Amino acid sequence: MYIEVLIEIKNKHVDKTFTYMVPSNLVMEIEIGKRVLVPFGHQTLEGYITNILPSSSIDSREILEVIDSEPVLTNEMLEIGVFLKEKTLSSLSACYSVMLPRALKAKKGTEIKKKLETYLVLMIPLEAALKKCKNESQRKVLELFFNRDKILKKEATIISSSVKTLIKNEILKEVFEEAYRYKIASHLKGELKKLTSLQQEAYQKIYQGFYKERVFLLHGVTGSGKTEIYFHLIKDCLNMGKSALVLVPEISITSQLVHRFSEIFPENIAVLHSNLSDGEKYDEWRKISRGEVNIVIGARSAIFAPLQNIGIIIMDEEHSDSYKQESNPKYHALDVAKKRSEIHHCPILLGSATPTLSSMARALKQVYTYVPLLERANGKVLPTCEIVDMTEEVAQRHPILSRELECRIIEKLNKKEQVLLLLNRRGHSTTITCSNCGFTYRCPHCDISLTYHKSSNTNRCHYCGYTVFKEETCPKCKEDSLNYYGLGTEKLEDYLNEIFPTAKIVRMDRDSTSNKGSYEKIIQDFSMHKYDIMLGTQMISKGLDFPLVSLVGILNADASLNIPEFKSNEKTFDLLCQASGRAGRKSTTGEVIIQTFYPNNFVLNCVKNQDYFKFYKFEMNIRKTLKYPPFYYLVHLSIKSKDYELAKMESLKIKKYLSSQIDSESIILGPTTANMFLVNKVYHFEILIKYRFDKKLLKVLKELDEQFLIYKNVTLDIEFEE
DNA sequence: AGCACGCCGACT
DNA sequence: GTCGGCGTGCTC
Repeated sequence: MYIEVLIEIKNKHVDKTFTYMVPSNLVMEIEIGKRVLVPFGHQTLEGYITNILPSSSIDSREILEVIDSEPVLTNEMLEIGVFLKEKTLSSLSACYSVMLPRALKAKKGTEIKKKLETYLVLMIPLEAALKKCKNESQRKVLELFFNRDKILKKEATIISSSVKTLIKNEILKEVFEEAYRYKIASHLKGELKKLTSLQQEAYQKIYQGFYKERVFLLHGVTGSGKTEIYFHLIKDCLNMGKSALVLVPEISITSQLVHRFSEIFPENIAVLHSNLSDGEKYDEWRKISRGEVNIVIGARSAIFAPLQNIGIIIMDEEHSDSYKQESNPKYHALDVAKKRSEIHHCPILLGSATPTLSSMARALKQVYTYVPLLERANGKVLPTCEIVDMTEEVAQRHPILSRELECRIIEKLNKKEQVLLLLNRRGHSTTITCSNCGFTYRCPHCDISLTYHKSSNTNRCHYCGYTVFKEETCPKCKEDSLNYYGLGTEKLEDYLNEIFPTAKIVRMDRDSTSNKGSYEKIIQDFSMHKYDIMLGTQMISKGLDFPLVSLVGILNADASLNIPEFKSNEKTFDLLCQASGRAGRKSTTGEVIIQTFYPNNFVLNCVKNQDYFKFYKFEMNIRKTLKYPPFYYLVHLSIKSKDYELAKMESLKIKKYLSSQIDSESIILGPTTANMFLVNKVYHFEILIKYRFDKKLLKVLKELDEQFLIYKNVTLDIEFEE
């Protein structure tokens, strides 16, 4: 017997199967999707069995070992792997690798094992055992067995010497069973709430789509109770004997949502997200794989959960960019969801308050089914929103907090309510310049100026992490005239402490949450009102539910508008709407204040009026004129090299080649220097292709990709966007 | 990915 | 003369 094996090396050079011979003693264990240990060149490596062959003409070596007792890749996953490879142009082995928990990947040093729990069981009937034992503490151990046939050994540790004797006398014996590490902390029991009539209507619409491969777009404003609808649909799924796959953005999955799910569906849930340890993830994965749970809730990669018989796939906060993986394979969870929905004949439910333009366009074209839910469930009105012109404020010497925002904060503090302040920039000062000689601190590896971080007293590069200690004098002219301009979260924190000395203030950004668990701690402390004001980067804008927050301030709304990217308007609209949604979740009416230097900006005014469709129409017009998605598909080619000239030359060559090969209707832009032109001493060039229908394109890109495997000093990265 | 093979420069 | 730099190529 021969098998084809895909070696677990993510490099594209080895992205093909190799044929091995199976020694007769291992033949019985062979199954497609299991991992095997094979000799490969001078090393021993792991690989996946992808095919079984009765004979082979290739001179092959023997496999050494079959690793798994059950396949780790189901037929469905094998199929999805091939699909992903085509879709993302990455290696097949990288595609399979992204689907499995780390514990199942080739071990480097630390092996992640299954946890075993030790139980004690009786070897003779309980009555007989009690008769045999006169010793008081031994009897105590035996009494633990009333109404139970096994107990955890841990339970009997206080009397461990007696346990030892009982084992020695062959009355008890130890058995080892696999245990799962992760436990959801909540013990509360929750009930399904009755749906409001509006929710009921939305629910009915989606309910009718069961068993169909249909995509539903649930457009629900913040506080409209999308989650309740999810619960009801999941319940239906379970009643039909099917399972449900729920995806949420990485950030919102922590505690709050998981608890709500576990209250309603105890026992049935597996959770997959980055806060779990590798061991815990492995355990959750095994629960799913064995069919012990029928609800999976997790972040992006949970879309690969080996769940059987899926009845619905839900993607909450559909617009979130955390559904796109930034490293290879650069997949979008929605693409995988669509593939799985085809396989399982089940619907996909996309939920969002601010759907992506692509999704909304599809919904309006009836490619998706549009399900509106545009009122808040508790009858609460949406927060009021005000735009403040900062030009005026700067003139009045209020460059950080406008007078308006400052007044409102004081007002809320007096009323013992909470305030959220959004500032999308880490650090203390964003530019450090010498007023004597004009020197500016820049990163020696990247094309960017350094940001001053007061807490560590360093100047840091936000691209590559380059760090130097702060200097007192200018390194160029040695004068003591360094000035620190620009506003970051650290400086804002200092400023707030200064003007609101009695308020308790907490900062949340990547720097203040780098320790494990610190993010959760800040959230928890804030929701227990241990702080009055929370300030932070976009981290604080997503999915959090703080009943006491009645004011949200957005300090530099312009920053995200000015990012040179075609999605900057859409991203700004999302960010600001999400942030606004944090205001007035419960009892009080929420207020939002947006500070900007462009008070007439169209996007900001759409946010102010909470008018999604006005924004949608406006932005769709721009996209149409400028030929961007959803009217055109995009391909980004990025050409990177440490050698500037080489990167430039190759970029030009690629452009020439593309122009000659692909459809003349498609548009090729560039090569230009990329947004982040120089990162870590590597130069980046970019070519952008806009296309609608291009039969030749994929083939041409594949060829290019293969050609660039040979090059050593230049790399080509291809990324699709729609 | 790793590891050998192979072809050039700086040494005991 | 040899040691070792890492560019190139192969692994069923």
